[in-house]
Amino acid sequence: MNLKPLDPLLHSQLRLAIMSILMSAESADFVFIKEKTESTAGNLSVQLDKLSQADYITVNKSFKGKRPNTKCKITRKGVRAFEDYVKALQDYIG
Amino acid sequence: MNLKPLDPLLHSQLRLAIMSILMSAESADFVFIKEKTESTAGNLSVQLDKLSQADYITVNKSFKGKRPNTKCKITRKGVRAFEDYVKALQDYIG
DNA sequence: TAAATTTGGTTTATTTTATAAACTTATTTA
DNA sequence: TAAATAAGTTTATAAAATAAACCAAATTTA
Repeated sequence: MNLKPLDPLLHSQLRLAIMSILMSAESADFVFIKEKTESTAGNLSVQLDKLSQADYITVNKSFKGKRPNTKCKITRKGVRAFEDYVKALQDYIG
Repeated sequence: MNLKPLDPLLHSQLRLAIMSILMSAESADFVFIKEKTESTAGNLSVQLDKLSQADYITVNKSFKGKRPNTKCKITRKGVRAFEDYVKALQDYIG
């Protein structure tokens, strides 16, 4: 029952929501995630950066037609981290 | 599957650990919680205050023999909040 | 028995995070 | 062609977490 530390990168509402979406969507773009999470663009931009700097996700910027498009995908490392986080959390929430 | 906001008072590692202990222990004192959570006294003191100010727990200061003793107990409101938090979280980690 | 140490905390200061506001660049639309 | 919108980023601010410093009483040690 020993409580292990919770990965601080995942223990944040918005980042957890992002990861949750990417766990079940295989890929999602900025606008989609923004709408699903009801976050502001600024906050989302910052949190995506943190996740990608930790290699939990990849972020690919391109153009879709004439507009910029930011496509996010979870990495294997991200999947593992998410699963570990969930396991650790179970001990807290029974 | 819509992601609901997570109670910020509970979405904190230490406060969640405290609540987790109090959910299954009916009452626990400062020193016990400090050891179980491996937190510093200062941090614990602050977080217990926040939980008690929200009426999630009650904090009773007395003397046990000659030494001060701080006994914590979860309230009905705290139990409900914890359960709601867990339910909301399921949608994230489902 | 006086000084040092430990116990059980609280208060205040610092660091880290999260969030919001302001800004940028390109694209439509009126 | 001026104003509005889209898709973001950067910077500033607010809030949180954490650590460091402190305090009073009790206990231990020299």
